[in-house]
Amino acid sequence: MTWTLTFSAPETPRTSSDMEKTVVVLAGPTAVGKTACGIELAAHFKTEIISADSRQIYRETSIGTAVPSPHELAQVKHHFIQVAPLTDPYHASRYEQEVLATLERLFKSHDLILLVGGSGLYIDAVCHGIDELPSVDPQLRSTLLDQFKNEGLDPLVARLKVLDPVSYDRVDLKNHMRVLKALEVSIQTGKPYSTFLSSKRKERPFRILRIALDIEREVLYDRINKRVDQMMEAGLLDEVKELVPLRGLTAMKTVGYRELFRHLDGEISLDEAVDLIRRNTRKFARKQLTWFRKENRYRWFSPGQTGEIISWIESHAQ
RNA sequence: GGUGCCAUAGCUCAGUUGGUAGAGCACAGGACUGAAAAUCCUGGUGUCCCUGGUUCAAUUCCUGGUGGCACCA
Repeated sequence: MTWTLTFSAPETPRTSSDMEKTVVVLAGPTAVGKTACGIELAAHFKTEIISADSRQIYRETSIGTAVPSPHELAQVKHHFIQVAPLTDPYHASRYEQEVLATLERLFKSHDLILLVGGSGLYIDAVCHGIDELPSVDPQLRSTLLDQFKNEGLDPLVARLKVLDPVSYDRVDLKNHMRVLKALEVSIQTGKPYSTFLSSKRKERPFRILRIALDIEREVLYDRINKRVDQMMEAGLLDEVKELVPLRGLTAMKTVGYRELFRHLDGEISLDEAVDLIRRNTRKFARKQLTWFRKENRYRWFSPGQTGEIISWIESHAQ
């Protein structure tokens, strides 16, 4: 135990600022139990939690995004929960910058901070950065989007080949979002999109420990199904009704909202919508697991292993 | 009870002029640089209901069952 060292050497007190700072990432698929585990860890390490969830960050949604309960939020200080309005869309780069600023502030009083959530891209943006890109005129994007809808992807791909041959070779040309992104930046700036990308990972002034939670698939799906039922009982349909005026926003493509919008349109029954929410949540969980499995960067635990997780953190964060 | 139709993947169904089969969804895996709970790619997982018959060969044709649906009594 290294903790005793700190206390047994009073003549050379180590202040917080001497210690190496550590960010402990706690990731995992939706409904696996990250929130509860994170709170236990935060209580043990007497620290705070930065949420790494691209949807809990929005203010107007709570039931469908499964934000921590008021009781949970009262136990441990959480950051980046319900801080931005839906009309002010968030993105990974902004998240990176704001979290880094928050970390700098929190490290003045803590040696270890928890980053808890399931948004892989947001986590990686904090851990090794995401390139800064020039902002694009929304008008340009919608023009390109219209062209995509009317003429398909081929003309856009052809244009990309001319404007940015490097991206043409690298980008997934079947994925319209990737093509549109590369194209809109290239058009907007007059410089190829690829010139804005560096493949370098940014160095961070803190240590990063990555932990991911997983459980048996069947158990996970069971938890997902039950949570969807709980959301419906908690009034998800009413929450969605309130958000109808904002349904065009990207953030409203979230699982749980888009299915209920379809139901409100009369397109599908409520039962069908709820069934679709369960199915799409399962799919989402699988996709998250794919992200976290990548490159073996995570140390995996099951959500009940709090004691083992604490020991592992202590032995690696010294 | 009679007549007709149906029975193929976990589900809904297509198909095989007789040579053991394929779509969507589900499920599984992967990608991911300012929409990331988004978007995109890959993979069929099977006593073709059972039993006899015809045939070199039957999931396919025929007989008889069983189950379901519809109509008539």
